[in-house]
Amino acid sequence: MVTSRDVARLAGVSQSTVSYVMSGRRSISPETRRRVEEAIETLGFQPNAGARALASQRSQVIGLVVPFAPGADMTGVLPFIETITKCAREEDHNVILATEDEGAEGLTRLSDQSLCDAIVLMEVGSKDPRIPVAAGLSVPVILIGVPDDPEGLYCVDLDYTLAGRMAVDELADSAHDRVVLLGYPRDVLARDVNFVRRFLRGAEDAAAAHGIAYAEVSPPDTSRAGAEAALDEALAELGPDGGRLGLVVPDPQLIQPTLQSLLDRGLVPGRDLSVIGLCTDRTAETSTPPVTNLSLEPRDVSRRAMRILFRLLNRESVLTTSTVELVTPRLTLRQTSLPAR
Amino acid sequence: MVTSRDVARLAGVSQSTVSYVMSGRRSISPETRRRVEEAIETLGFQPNAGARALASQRSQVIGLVVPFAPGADMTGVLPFIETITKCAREEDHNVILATEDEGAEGLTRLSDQSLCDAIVLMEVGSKDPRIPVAAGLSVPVILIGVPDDPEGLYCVDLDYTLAGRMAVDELADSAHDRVVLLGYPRDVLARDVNFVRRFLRGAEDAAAAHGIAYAEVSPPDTSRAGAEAALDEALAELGPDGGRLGLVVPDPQLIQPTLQSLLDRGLVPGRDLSVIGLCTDRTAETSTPPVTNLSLEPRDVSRRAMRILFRLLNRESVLTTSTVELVTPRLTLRQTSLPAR
DNA sequence: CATTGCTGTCGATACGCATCGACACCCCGC
DNA sequence: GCGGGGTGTCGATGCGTATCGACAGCAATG
Repeated sequence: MVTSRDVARLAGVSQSTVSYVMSGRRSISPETRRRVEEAIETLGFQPNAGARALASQRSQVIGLVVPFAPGADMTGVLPFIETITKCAREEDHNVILATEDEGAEGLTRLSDQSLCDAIVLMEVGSKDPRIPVAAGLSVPVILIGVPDDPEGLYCVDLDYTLAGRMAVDELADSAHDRVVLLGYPRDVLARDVNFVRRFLRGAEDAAAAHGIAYAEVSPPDTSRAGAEAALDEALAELGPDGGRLGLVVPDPQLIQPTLQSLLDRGLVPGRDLSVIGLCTDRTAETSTPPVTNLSLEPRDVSRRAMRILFRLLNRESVLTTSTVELVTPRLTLRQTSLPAR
Repeated sequence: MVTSRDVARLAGVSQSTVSYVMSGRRSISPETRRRVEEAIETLGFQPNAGARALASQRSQVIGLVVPFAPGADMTGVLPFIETITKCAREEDHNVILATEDEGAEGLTRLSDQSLCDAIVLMEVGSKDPRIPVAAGLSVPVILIGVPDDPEGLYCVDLDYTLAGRMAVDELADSAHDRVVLLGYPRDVLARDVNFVRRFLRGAEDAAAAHGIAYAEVSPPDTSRAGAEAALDEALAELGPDGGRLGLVVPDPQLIQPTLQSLLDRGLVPGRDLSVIGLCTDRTAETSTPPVTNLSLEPRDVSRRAMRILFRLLNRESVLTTSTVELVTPRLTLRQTSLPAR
């Protein structure tokens, strides 16, 4: 292993000078800097992460707690991981992974072992038991998702209330006269995730405001059978009469099964009714047919979270008035929207 | 921060004794052990990762290099990350993430900074420039994927050759008389990933062995338009005559677009022709319609990789005769297979 | 009873880096 | 020519843990 001592010897300076060259915390003469940098280059010196962390009390690592729950939406998580990792690297930090199933202990472990300088906590539940723990850690924690009581923790999330409203607004504005929300499956509801309630609230409010016929159904699970069942229920509830029907599907995993169930019944999205999904653009583009969607903006959400995080780490002021930062979803019309009348 | 010194003081022993209680590397009297463990519990002591790494030359961290390339298959990657992370935790290790776009430098960084004790490298290309670098690192590297020249590195991967063979075998055995391989898109081909060639080879060989009509087409990209174009080409090539056609689609991202293109043409998979996909079971279950598939077995592959990795770390003998370990894909018949005749 | 071998504990040290205080040196102004 | 304020470098120290050698106490052995 090449140490800063080796570099110092080759450059003919002391070890501390090498350290100061690298950190820039003291002024160094151009000549010395050149020699040291040359030595670093020659030897391929890389500072030992453990020693650096021990001496500086900074690990240069971000802890990322990801939901690997069985029911979790696989596709949706990866863009978060990707963006967070890349943002971290831009600030010369690394990302260490923890899984959700470690629960609150995982958080204290990351913090107390000084494994990381800050933690990003994904998919926070309404009354997530990890929240009080997170609030008491010695490292800052950024939440992706908004719990009922953020306890002063910084949160970033999609504005799900707005998303619900936008979905219904769009349908109402394009002359639909009834809306069915094919909601989240029961196991997701059981997990009591905050965004579910926020989305439903937004949709309900908008429907009320427009005075449009509105119903909610929730499938037993995300399988095709589940979608079928929910659809049966939805259509039965509203009756088979004509008129323009809009279906709102907030669970990304339900979109494809729902589209297929509709096609199986001879109902063509975009011809016989409208379907609006809440999913990443990628999912929307590759569904069959491509579904009109409100984007989940995982990259934007992640980037904002990381921006706050690094401000906290650098002791800069965090410029938000509130501790909760919401990202506006983006509506993209695709093939599943009825043409304007 | 609570240190092992604090624990020692509370338990009335020396710091080194605390260390020995935790590591078990020397015998400790039951009474002392009890007192120390009690003190640890009381104070909630967690050993400082940096200090531990510095002193022991072991970071207890596994480096994971993930492909976040723009064209990469998002859905496919997550099960690997998940399984690898969980396996690591079972052995009391953490996982640090590096992105593919850091290239070979990312590898040396992980290794030379002593950020991790071993590296898992995903989605290795045929002549991956990272391979020679990996072979020279001071930490063991496990490859997921098989390069042309593994240079003595351990590799784990799905047996793609066998997968190609199994796909064609299945079609031949179920009385199909022509097979079209709707191959990987051109950008994937351009990346020259080893598994692509292996799969094609297996399929070709099997087709030759069965004496079955066989053709390969490759779409410009994974969009629906791309699938359409490839399908046009495929059907044109083979002519529209009757008989039982089998379509093999090895790229998970092309499966859904292909199925949709077929349906658009009035060709129903499972009625008018067979489709076999190469994808995770999850993808197969949720496609429309559910596609007969050969599984990619990401969990199995990951687990085997981690087993080898920890054997290397523990200096146990690695019980494989070869440095390459291949996992057998599993065939599951679903709705896209023609009924037996 | 002396000797040997074990068991359990301790003190000291090293790991590689960041940082603090010290200080030699130079340039400026008087 | 002398004092003063920078500037650039160095040596020493500490971060928290693992590990090595030393050794006291004890049981078994002859």
